[in-house]
Amino acid sequence: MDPNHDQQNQLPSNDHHHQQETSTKGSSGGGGGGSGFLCRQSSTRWTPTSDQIRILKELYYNNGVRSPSAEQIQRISARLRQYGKIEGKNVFYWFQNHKARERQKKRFTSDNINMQRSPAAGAAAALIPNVVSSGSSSASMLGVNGQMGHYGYGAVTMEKTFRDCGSSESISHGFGWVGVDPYNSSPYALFEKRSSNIPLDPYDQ
Amino acid sequence: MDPNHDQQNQLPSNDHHHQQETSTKGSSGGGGGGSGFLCRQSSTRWTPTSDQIRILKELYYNNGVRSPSAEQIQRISARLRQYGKIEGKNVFYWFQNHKARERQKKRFTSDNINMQRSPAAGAAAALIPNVVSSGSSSASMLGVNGQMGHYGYGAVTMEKTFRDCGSSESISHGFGWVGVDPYNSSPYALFEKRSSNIPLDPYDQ
DNA sequence: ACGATATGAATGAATG
DNA sequence: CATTCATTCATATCGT
Repeated sequence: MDPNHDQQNQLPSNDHHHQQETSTKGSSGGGGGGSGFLCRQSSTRWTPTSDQIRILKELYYNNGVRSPSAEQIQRISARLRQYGKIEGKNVFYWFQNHKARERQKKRFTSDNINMQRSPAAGAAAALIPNVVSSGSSSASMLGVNGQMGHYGYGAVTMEKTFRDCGSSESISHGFGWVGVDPYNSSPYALFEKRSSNIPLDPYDQ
Repeated sequence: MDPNHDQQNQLPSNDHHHQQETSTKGSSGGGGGGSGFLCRQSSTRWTPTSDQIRILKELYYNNGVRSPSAEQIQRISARLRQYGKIEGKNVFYWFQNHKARERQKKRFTSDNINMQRSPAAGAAAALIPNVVSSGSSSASMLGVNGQMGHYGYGAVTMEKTFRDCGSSESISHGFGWVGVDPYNSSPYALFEKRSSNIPLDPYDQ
């Protein structure tokens, strides 16, 4: 029967996914200490709960969030943490994957014809000019907002090696970087810090 | 032989991932005159026909196609459609799986120190990189595609998953085996705690 | 009818 | 952002 052993904390619901993690190390990823036993099979892989997925999709489709910024990722993960263990990178990857797969599926399904502005996503694709003020995000963008869809290729896509910069520059809003890319504000910067408790988005379904 | 009756019918391919649950096997929909028990597995899961499989393997082994690009997938699926219902994703998954399983199988077949082919492996798949340099079809990929000996695994030989049981931060991957690029740009790693001047708030979980 | 195996599908994680 | 790898689930198929 339903070997449903979710360590997260959410009812089984109709989740038809694989949720396993017998880990006894429930202590939140700490992993490190805790049990002195063999630490094998910790599932390593984040297994989103139904609620988490639901919210993520909410954000994706209803709010048009596709590539959340570091700050957004933090907030999102913080909020999702209510429903189970989750880290910032999980949120990051989730959006990346979701977007990529959606695109990809479309790609080898009906690519030929040039795609117009066909949302096809089946949801609202709000394209709001976005408020750049990331610092004082506050309650500006809530509601719908989202990352504007900058579809249209042509993106420079350069980012590659820049690891050994060493020039500790404020990641905060490194807009003054080089000026090459507008929205290249650190693709994946530090979304694992989770410093202060930023007021989560008010909207709560 | 060929237990294939005549599947591949054009049923409302309500593919849509996810399955299980209220199996749609109900068939009906004209299943053959009503009472017929003949309800075909009209649903979930594409069941390739012999011809389709043959061609796929052809491409795989003879042409060295392992990870067809979107365009190739389209062409392939279009070609295979002659032999039965098929969608782009089916082709995509087929190659993904085939490659993955072959590698997986290979990992166990020749792991250890024994480098010799053991026929006893059972269903060991042929691993002969026969490069036929298909000269057919325009295509642009042929020619190259060789298997290029990238078989360098095995060495480590982990029995199952030896995921590190350390903290889920930092390291992460970084296997010690040589060969790969010394530099790796992990999305979060490195950045994760890039405490340049930020408050730095290490692991909390 | 099961149990085992083969394989399609899905997705988290990672790399380039 | 595109591609790829690894894992895991679900189911089809076959064997006993």
